[in-house]
Amino acid sequence: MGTARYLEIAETLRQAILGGELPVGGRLPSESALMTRWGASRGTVRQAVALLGSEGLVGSRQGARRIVLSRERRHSFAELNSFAQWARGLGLAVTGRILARSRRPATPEEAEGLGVTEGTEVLYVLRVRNLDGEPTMLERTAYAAWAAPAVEALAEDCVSIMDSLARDAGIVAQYGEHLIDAVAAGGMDARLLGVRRGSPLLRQRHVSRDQGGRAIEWSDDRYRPGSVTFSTSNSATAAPLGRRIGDRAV
Amino acid sequence: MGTARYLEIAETLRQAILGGELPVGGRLPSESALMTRWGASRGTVRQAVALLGSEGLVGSRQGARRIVLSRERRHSFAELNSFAQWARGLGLAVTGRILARSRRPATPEEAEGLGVTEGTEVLYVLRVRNLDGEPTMLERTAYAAWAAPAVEALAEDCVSIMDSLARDAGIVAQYGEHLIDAVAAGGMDARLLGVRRGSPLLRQRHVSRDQGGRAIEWSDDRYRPGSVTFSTSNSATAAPLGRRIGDRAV
DNA sequence: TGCGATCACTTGTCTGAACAAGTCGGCTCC
DNA sequence: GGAGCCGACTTGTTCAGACAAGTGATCGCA
Repeated sequence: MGTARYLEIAETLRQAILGGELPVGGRLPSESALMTRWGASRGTVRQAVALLGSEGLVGSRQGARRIVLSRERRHSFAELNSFAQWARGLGLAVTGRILARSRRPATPEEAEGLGVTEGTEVLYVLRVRNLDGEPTMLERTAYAAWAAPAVEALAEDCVSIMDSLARDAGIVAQYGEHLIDAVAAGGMDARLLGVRRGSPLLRQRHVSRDQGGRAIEWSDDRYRPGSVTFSTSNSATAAPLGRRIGDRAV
Repeated sequence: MGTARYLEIAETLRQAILGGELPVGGRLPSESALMTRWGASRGTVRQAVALLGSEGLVGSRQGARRIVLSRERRHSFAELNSFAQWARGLGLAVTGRILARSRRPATPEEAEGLGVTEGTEVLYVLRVRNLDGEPTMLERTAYAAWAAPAVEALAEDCVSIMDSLARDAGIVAQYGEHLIDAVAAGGMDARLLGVRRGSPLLRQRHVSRDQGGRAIEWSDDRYRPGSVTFSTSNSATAAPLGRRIGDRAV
């Protein structure tokens, strides 16, 4: 209906791959076969398979048929930026508890992430997130001043802040940048996540931006060891992930 | 030259963004402006800006001009799969030392990563990699049997195995899948990287595949804390990164 | 002055066509 | 039986045109 043609084609192929009808290592139907089957032009078909390529599901080389690379589910953007949406997509129960919520001046790191001058007032929120009842992630978020009132208006037991902001305040995250590394659990981390001090934690620092590119939030999320793994695929023409040295941008 | 038109256009725009001529938050030239300037059709121009979009440099919404999201360098595929190529691109000195190299049956994890049955013979290589002289990464790699002879033919002090394989044996990595998490340094990890036992290490497990989708190698790389950070960008239409729970595929 | 409607501009989607370049299987020839 | 060639098939790149849909600034009206 409202969905674009190429998205329909892509979704059908995606389901065929995920469902195993198109086995990993096997070949995708040729473009002309898909054109016939869908009554679409070649451009539209290519748009569909290009999407699957960017998701890491299929690969291609000139002259040879496309091959299925993986049947791993890649999550949508919203699910990467929102822990709750991701977990819900997997059928896991998410709960959370806000431990602190206050306005205070931005730390140097928060200021840099949000792109504001140091000391600008931000709304700081500290939350523990549970997966199926078990503490899994510790989230320290700084919301930009312009978004703060909308966040403060939300209920304390709000499961997904980003969800609620989109629904109630029309603040929609559209772009994100992420930094991933490992850190040792500090005293507070250890206590709140129920692990020993010094345990390795997977840390994801990220900034979310709205459609205009304005920073909404800067967040430092720490995952309990063994609980969550990040996954990605790449191909010679698409490298979604880079490395950094220390904290220097490269 | 030999390069495609849309790649030329994309490279010019990329340089303008990286060089700061197109500031972050600013607007990209419209498609019609680019068509005029390059004498190209709209399809070609759109192919160029779509590439920048997939790199996280620009974002777009229907009706409004594209905006510059970031001036961060994203590395090419080869640099993500090859530590040496990545470091060289940054002007860092890479050295390495092979600590062990032997044929032995695949462990269950290696077998799964390579897609072979457990116990199949693989070539196991343990290496320490130094960045500017400092031990930074510990690499445990299992090469598939069909690629093993080519690896064994390489010199012991070979800086980049993947580079040499491509040049000498025609084995070129084309696709990759990566899992990223945090682990505590074991006794061997600690000794070889010069950190305390239990220090948090950033772990990247990955499999590299050739153009036909055959697995070349399965590797478990561990980075010293504070040395390297992974970075990625996403937008509403492109999510290059997913999460996993534990080791279950989701 | 404030507010809504209009309109030019911009991006999203789709079509149909053409040529280039690479792959793969089958065929012939030795 | 094996090596090499060839041709059908497939993907990569580019072009020109069309309509839909959303944005943003201007203009006019109250």
